[in-house]
Amino acid sequence: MRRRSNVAETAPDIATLTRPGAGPLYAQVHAGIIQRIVAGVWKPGKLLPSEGRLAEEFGVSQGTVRKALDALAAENLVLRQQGKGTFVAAHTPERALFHFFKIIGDDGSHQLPTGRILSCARRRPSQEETQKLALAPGAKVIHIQRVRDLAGRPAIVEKVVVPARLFPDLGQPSPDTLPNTLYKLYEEKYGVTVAQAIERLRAVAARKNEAALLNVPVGAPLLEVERIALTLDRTPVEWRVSHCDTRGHHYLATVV
Amino acid sequence: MRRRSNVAETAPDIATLTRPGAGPLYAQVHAGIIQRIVAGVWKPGKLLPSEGRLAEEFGVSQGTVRKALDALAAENLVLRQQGKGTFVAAHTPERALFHFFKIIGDDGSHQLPTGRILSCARRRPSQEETQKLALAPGAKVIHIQRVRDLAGRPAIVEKVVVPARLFPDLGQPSPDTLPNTLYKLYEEKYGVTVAQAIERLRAVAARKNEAALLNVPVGAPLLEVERIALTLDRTPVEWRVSHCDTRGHHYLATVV
DNA sequence: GAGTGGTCTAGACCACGCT
DNA sequence: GCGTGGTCTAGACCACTCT
Repeated sequence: MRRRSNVAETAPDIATLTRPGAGPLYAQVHAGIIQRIVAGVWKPGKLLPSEGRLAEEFGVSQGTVRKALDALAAENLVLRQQGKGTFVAAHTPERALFHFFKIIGDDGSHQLPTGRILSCARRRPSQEETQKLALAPGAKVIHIQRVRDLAGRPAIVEKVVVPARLFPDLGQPSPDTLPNTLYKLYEEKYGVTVAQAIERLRAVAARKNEAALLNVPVGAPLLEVERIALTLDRTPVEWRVSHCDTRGHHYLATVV
Repeated sequence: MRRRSNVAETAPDIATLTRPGAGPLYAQVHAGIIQRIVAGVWKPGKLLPSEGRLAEEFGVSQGTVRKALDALAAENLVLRQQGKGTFVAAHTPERALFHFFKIIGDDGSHQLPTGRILSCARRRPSQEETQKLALAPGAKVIHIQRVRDLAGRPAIVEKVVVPARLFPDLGQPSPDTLPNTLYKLYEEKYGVTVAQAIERLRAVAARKNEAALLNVPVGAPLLEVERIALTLDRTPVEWRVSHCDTRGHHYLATVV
């Protein structure tokens, strides 16, 4: 991986999962670490090799590894702890609450909603689902519907669609076995890590079934949150559309 | 600012706007640069001294200055350009469009809305305004109402409230002189730089005046975006509540 | 005390923008 | 050709965690 004449030639390249010559070394190390996580070499929650060992593996200096790890930490893909080491980020309930669930109480309180599954079925995707999830022709999807409570009241109606190929027996034997935080399940049972999501927000009028489930009048304003969840390598793995009753709650975003 | 025995003692501390001993050196340099921007030593759009000169000024190594500047660049407070230098971030139309305006067309198109001022008045703040803007007792505010068009159609009704102290003659002599991008005006005319904003989103029903202005029925769902804009030193300087017709548009957020 | 990440320095060379 | 930021290295010491 060495290119510059900056340094005496010592060890040959060992770690060649990454294509050499593709941009700065730290970027190659960054990509290489992600590749190894994707490949399952290092699993969520587990300790990475130390900076020094990674530097040896990649054939770069410790400072270059540090720059790559700092970037990964800024993206919430690894967690660095002085004195302990660097861990691959895992989907804990805390992460679900503070990173992936942006609806909080008007008093600022965070709370993870409890959930009730309405249905869970395997079926053919609609055209829209095929496009949103970049599905291959003939691929099937699993479709989950649930209602989630906030402050003890039904507040969110949610539709979750995932490719059946990645989650073969999701919701089996019974939909009631589905946990509240799906991403932890995706990660632990199916080895699929959700690393990022894109959300599109709109205000819509409650339709009949949403109104009934949320106990609001038909036509009441609901916050629609459409989310596409992406893996470490940016593959879409979940399409989720939530309709939220925002009386007493709101979606919090920060702009810089 | 030197503390470690790591290096030979050379120059005494010159730059003492920052309190010494407050955390890592790079954090002190980071804070020191922000302080100088706030103080008007370096103005938006202007070139900062080079890394080497800053290192001399602060009495640290170039690497430490680099770490501070990289952090500032990540926060969009400075702009780094290889071969040219480091510039203080300024509110260009592009920044307004891509950083501070998160509503885009359903086809992904960005466009800055045009605006029409409905009213601009100086008055006493409500209790809510006093709290949101952290106003001193007796302070006055300036209140602006406007309608903004997207795709040639009125789509956003907006209320903007700012402390009158900071913007003494805002909207004078005529409200029609107010530009479309207020933050550029705040920055250039009043020396107030908006660096960050916190937005809270809800779905609400259109009230009579909003419905009339947006040409929708009373009760139609609107996306309410409540924003508090903060300066470089985190002082709230603007409270803005927008009501958006999200047919054809949506609010885009990224979750990591 | 050993091992880890966190901070800081010093110096090299590269890539870019300008004149 | 010069000055700028961008990359990379090497090595020092500090702070923290665990045994």
